[in-house]
Amino acid sequence: MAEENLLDAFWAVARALRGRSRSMLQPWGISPWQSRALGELGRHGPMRLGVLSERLRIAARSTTEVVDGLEALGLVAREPDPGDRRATVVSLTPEGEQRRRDIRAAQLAEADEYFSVLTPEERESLALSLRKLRPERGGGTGEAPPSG
Amino acid sequence: MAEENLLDAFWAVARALRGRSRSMLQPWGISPWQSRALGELGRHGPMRLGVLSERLRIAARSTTEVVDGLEALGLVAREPDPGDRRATVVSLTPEGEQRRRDIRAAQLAEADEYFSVLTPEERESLALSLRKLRPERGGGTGEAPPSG
DNA sequence: CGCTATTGGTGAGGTGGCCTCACTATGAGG
DNA sequence: CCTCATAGTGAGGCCACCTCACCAATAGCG
Repeated sequence: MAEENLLDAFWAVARALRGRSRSMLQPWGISPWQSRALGELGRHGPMRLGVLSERLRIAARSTTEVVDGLEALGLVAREPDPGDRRATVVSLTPEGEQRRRDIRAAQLAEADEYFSVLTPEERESLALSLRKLRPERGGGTGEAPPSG
Repeated sequence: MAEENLLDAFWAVARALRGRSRSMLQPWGISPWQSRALGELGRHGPMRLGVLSERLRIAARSTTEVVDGLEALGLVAREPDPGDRRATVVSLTPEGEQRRRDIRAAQLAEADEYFSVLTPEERESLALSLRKLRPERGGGTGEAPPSG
């Protein structure tokens, strides 16, 4: 039954974390996917829409919508790829960069508060175990955002 | 930055776990919400639709649909509440009970395999930390299970 | 007992986020 | 030139959730 509790406990915590993340994003009017796109662009710099699709692991068409939203908010900009005129490169605007930092900071603060019930040693060991569980397929940090 | 890794690692693991859970449910043609409803009914016995809504933390109307699906599969049955003729009580059929057990077993097997990269001590400590993080049932931010 | 407000469930219809398909523009190869 | 592949997007669909309106039943009041 230890495994059962492990599984259930995991879901409970994931759910709580997701709820926090979502309500944290709310005031900015940014969807989880948009937030994730900001993160990818911040981490890896400007990239083609297609590349962003792969990193987000969503259909190309959906990436168009995510980027549309961010562009409407003035957080990213589309530019033609100089090397291939079919392609479009998305990059963070200065506002987007700032927003990304703000969101990241808020996320970390949230997480910090949430995980603060654990001792530093517990957090350490938790992080270690989680990393061990994550031999995910190569290529990316594939974190799943809240679906909503 | 340890916190950052903790947060990201958590989501990565949650994502992997969700994917497994989903594909495990697939062959049965059961959605995550339906699975969750089966679990609630199994744990707490027959209950009104409204109560099930609260437990699942979804709108009453959505519960109707979840139960519709399960009823169509023959896994639950609706009966009038003897004490209040407005209300409807949902209960597991014998098939539903069996299905619930099968699903549960499959889930545990999946989780067992997934967590098997950890040593027993690591699992122990992970479960402990998770339980410490687990929010109290009932109050606050209702959140969704793995969606889809 | 009528009268009204409330409650449980559901029909109707809306929305958001994801998808696939078809299309245009561009690029690569003969 | 022609042909096939590729990048992005318009069009449209689906699914799971929602809110609102509604009916039947209940609860409370005089």
